[in-house]
Amino acid sequence: MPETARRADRPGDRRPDRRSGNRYGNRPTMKDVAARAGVGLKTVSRVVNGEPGVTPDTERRVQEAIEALGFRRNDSARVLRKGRTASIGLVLEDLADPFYGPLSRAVEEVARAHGALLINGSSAEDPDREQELALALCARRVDGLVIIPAGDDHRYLEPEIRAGVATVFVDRPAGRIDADVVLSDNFGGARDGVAHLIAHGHRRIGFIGDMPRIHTAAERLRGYRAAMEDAGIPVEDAWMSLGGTDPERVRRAAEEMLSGPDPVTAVFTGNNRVTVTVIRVLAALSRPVALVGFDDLELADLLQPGVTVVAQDAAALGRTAAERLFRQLDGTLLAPERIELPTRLVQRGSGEIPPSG
Amino acid sequence: MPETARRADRPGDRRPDRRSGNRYGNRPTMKDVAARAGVGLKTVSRVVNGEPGVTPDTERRVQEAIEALGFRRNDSARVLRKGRTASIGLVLEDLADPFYGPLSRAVEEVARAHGALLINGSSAEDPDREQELALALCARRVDGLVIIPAGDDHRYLEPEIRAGVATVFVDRPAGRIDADVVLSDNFGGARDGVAHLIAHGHRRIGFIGDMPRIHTAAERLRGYRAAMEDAGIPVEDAWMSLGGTDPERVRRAAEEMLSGPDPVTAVFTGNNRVTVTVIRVLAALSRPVALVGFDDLELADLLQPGVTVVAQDAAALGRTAAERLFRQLDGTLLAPERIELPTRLVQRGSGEIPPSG
DNA sequence: CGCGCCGTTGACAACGTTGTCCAGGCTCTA
DNA sequence: TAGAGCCTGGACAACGTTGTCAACGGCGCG
Repeated sequence: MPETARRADRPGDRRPDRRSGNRYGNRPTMKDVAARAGVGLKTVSRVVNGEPGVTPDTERRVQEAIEALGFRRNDSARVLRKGRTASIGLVLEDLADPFYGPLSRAVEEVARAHGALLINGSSAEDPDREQELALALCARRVDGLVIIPAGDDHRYLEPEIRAGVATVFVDRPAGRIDADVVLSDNFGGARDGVAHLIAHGHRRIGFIGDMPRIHTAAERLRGYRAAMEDAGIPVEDAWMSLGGTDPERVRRAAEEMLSGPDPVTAVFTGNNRVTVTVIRVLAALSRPVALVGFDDLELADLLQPGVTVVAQDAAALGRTAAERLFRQLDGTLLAPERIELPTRLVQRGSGEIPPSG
Repeated sequence: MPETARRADRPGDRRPDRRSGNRYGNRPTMKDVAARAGVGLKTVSRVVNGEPGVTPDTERRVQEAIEALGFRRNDSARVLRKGRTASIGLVLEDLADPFYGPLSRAVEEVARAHGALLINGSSAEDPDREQELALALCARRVDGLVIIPAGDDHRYLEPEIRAGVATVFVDRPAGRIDADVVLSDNFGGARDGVAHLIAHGHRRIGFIGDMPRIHTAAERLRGYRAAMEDAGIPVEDAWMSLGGTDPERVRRAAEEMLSGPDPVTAVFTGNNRVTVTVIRVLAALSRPVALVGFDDLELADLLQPGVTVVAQDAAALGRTAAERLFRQLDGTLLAPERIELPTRLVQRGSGEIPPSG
């Protein structure tokens, strides 16, 4: 009974819940490897971690035992002992949103360069779920958090940050705490986009965006207003829709501002989802209406006309945030900062259509 | 220097590796909470885990102490004790690929329903990196793995599977081990797509796909060949390009098969990235060429003409795989199985163009 | 030849939690 | 009022790893 004894000789272990589900009992541990190799526990640890001070011969014996048993170090125990987990958490709004794909990928890339794994979850734009997720990640003792916030009060993170969890907010600022933030220049981008329409002769310009409680949406609205004011154009309430991205809602809003006696001649859309819906509405229209959208779209250049957009660099947002996070962990970083990345106006046709009215 | 103090006030800090980075030494533990509340350690544990057998009064005292200290349970220790981590790993090819967004989202959704977190990483289509990632996840003792394989030999997972790590492969089958697999009907989908072109009168049909070492690519190629053979059309080598998704390469391939004395009159593209590039090539062409692509695209219906595609349901793939994984963990599941999900032909115009030659 | 040093190795405690088990005080019943 | 049983609470070991420290043997040097 060489290794079957391994489990049999445990004392009174009446209802071993933890064993159920594991067909072959538990995994081998360093102790098992040590026994098999005829060495001490610590020697196995040294071999596994590539620490110096082990004879080539001993090392070989240990390696063989590891191989034979299929041993794999238990990182949970390691973390418990060492304090660092070499993993970071990413809380975002929706993994399936094409805007967040490149962003998470960039975060992952940086994490990988620092030897860390990425744990992520979607908040679905729900503040409670954001908090639940962020705290669950803290309970796992991630070394740091990258958060695309859904809520606007992050005081719940204060104990965590004090305890040393590096924290960076992306895309939207933190609420009621002082923390690193990486943003796009939402205000400036929107202002430039709207100014572009004005420069092409438009005065009656609609704005369809997300709910202003979302920071990016509010900033873009502010940019719209600023551009209009700079041009001395009074904005009419009927030109603005701020009710979220639900396609049906957006469709109605667009149709309304495009009908009536005095329709808008151009539309500025506040994010990619709104843009997609509005493109559909405009495609069904007989007269040409100018369009500039915030966020780029994959096939925007192939549509007729191509869609002019204010593009933000999602990958750069993620990369910048993650790099900042690791600088916090290095101790290289001092005060929290707010970093704003520029946007880029990409002219493709739809934004250069003159007023038709 | 208000915030520089943030790091400065660390006490005698000789070489306590694990403490560095944490401003207040370590976090409070249950022991600290117990001391502050004037109760035993286990009582705190009971409160934290909502176990019965604690007086409301005691519970309140403990809760206050938890609040005051900002205590958060250390899940690493918990995992060490309990054996299950309530987290699953997802190894995919590229988080930024729009195909994998909905897939990971679906996996996450199912994980969440089972109270588990998702850890994920991209293999970048590199078998070594896939293995490295999968094993790192196993070292963290994830309860299960969902893998979109890059390599074709997964024997390295055998010890892990024996040790009880639930494993499901998605999108592509496992290599050299017997495991659960969830796939799209790549062969049938491609065959139907090509048959659709044939039904519209085409005989000279090009195929541009990814490298055949990738299972999905090989299957789609097989579908193309089958449809052609069913129709009694001999396939010419010049009609096929199997060299990967690099845009420049795809562009050249498309241009070649569309020029010459006997050009193809229709193209079947093997995945979304190829499709996008080919759309660009066709848009620059004067004569109409039919196109059917594998994988749907976000704005496919708005292009002129709309792009006919063989759509697969990425979310369903992810959901099915994750559900199967949790059934493995329940112990409900017995033998590994291969599940194939149907694809759907979406007619939008480009696939219904008749031959122009 | 003896001393000290170095390189190798292992024993042991600790990380923070949970499962087991027992103690003490209470209520309930005969 | 005594005994049985229940409820609450705490002491202790264990999970698998790593840091500390000490022991051991061999070697060089005085």
